[in-house]
Amino acid sequence: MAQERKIDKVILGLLCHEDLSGYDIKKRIDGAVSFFWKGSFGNIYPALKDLENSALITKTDSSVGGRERSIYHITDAGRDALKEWLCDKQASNELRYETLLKLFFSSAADREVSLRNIQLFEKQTEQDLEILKTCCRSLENAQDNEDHIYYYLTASFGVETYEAYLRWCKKAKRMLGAIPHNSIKESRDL
Amino acid sequence: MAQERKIDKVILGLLCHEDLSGYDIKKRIDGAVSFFWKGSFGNIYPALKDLENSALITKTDSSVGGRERSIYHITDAGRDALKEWLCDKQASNELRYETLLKLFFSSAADREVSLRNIQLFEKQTEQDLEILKTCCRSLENAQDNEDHIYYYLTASFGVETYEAYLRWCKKAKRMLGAIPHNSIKESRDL
DNA sequence: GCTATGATATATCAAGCAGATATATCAATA
DNA sequence: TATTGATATATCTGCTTGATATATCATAGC
Repeated sequence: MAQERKIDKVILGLLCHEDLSGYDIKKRIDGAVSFFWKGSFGNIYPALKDLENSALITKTDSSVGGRERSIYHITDAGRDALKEWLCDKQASNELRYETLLKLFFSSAADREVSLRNIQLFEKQTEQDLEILKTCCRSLENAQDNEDHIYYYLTASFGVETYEAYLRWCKKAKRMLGAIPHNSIKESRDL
Repeated sequence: MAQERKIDKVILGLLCHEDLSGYDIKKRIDGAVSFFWKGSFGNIYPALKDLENSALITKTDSSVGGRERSIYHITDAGRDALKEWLCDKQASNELRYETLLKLFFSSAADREVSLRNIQLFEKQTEQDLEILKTCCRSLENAQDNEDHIYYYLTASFGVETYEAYLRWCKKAKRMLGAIPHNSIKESRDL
């Protein structure tokens, strides 16, 4: 069956506020929503074509000189489709955490390997958390705007979970480091 | 380029402990690791063929009567491949949260819709958390086993993050419910 | 004994998606 | 002038999901 392409919704959601080109859309996705959703040219451009054919968006040529450029605009039908999706109770939430996958199977390697993997994850999380916190702070002061409340809550979700990741990292390092074990090697190639 | 199929690692990791059929592997994935990784027959069976061709696993026919059944067994080369992956510093961690996507674009609908979506997410999270907590408790008492430490830490990651989700849900409900707004409708069809 | 249901088991297909790559324009900078 | 990097669209490969198809077998109810 029609597998409900999610990128359609992302595009409609973004176009709801401003007209954008495919390239702009990619930039927006890489920015604001990248920590919980990804997008690629490989699905954005085909989706734009389909959405135009379905009359959920319209295309305007905005080429300058030899530089091609198409700007897309959402239609009333597009807004309706977005709203319908928002009201649909179904929502698929998926984690794909290779760090956890590795940890789960870590008995096949040395404990130092697991510790190093957790430390790498911790470091990355710390960096991402800083970005999200900055994002949150700048949105806290502008909550009279209806949109900003939702942006703030989204970023706040990230902060809350990333802080939980860091708490877990500490606990995991303590457990793997403290408990006596015989599988450890004298490797110094960390 | 060869896009490093992750299902290969899941299969090798599972076969590291016991010989399994493709169907068994699906069951294991649906169980222990389902909260952070998915698997489907559509990629398990092709992966088993490829892994066998690469001599990372071997196949043994275990059919009973007319019922086909192939049991797979990991080879030394397979264990090496698993270990190599564990030692590889790269790890891609991805969230795909439709709940957050909807929230981000929620200004296109009524505030009651957002509140209901958060409540649905909260309910689902509460259920999943209970399962993970049970899982954690049963692993806490068996940490002399090297494997169990990793299983415990994995489940513990889930508990820590799901609890963070619930904290966020409360905060989000408070913000969306408390702040005065004019877009609310008198709809009673919740 | 017969039938329906559900678990076991393997396999295939369509569609969604990520990541890489290709091509071309243009602005800034060295 | 040449190079780099941003803008812009498009395509391709391969991984992944979800659905579907087919068949066997065990169990439970009638």
